[in-house]
Amino acid sequence: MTRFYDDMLEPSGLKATQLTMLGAISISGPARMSDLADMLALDKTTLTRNLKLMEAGGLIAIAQGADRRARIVSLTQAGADALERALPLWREAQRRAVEHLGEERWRRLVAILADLEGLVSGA
Amino acid sequence: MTRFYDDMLEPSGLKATQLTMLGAISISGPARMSDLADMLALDKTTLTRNLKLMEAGGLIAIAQGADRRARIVSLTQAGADALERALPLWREAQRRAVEHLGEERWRRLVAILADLEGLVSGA
DNA sequence: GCGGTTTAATTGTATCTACAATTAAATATG
DNA sequence: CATATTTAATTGTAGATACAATTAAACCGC
Repeated sequence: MTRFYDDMLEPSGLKATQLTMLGAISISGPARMSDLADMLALDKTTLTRNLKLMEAGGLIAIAQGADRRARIVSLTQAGADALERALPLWREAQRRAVEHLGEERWRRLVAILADLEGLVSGA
Repeated sequence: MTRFYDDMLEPSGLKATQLTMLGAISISGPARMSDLADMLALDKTTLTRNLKLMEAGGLIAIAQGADRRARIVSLTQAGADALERALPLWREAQRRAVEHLGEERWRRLVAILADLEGLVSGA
């Protein structure tokens, strides 16, 4: 799936992971790293590395919070622009994936995957 | 899912990826790298790296084929033993996952994921 | 308000993954 | 047969992922 989405997103210059992160930040607004990690179900160390790359690429800005341990991640203009450019490509990928599986099975897949998130923590 | 399976397999010393590869080799018998790559739907360069680690760990042996470009991968005794030890753990993980989702949804998931393999190549 | 504990993030280390380019061997073509 | 092409695997490079250990800051109990 990731390979497929990466291929489809290629013209935008974004990877699937990056789109996911930009999308999460866009939805939540400026957010602490740990909150993003929770939101995305990723280890916080993963976030540290990935966001560092995206910061280097100018897509996001990382600032100190009032709590000086925390880092507040926000979209840059370039990040917001990249997201805008990538979204139609993402929607097209989505459309093809749904088309491939059929609406019903797609909805089932999404539901099942969401359910599986409870497996590791709830074990 | 991988995290869950890794956790469950931990007592065996195998990672989910390694179990998958040992399993594939066990089923196919000694096989060329490219054939394993096809079987597992992994890039051949991924195989090269992973199998090198497993060779270092003594789980598999890599020999020259009659075609001297090819490498023939086979289980060592240690690899076969590790597989035997890990299989019950894998089955228990499987059991819990199926239990978590319910038989019906599990079967649907497997079918859908298999179907998705056609997405990237068939795009 | 000091000292222990918890919390937020980073660093060290390691595995998994794959694309592009390369090497080496086999095969096809003239 | 000699060269060109194709095929099998490896190497260079790079992203994504996470566990264990660390650092730094905040909080809490007395």
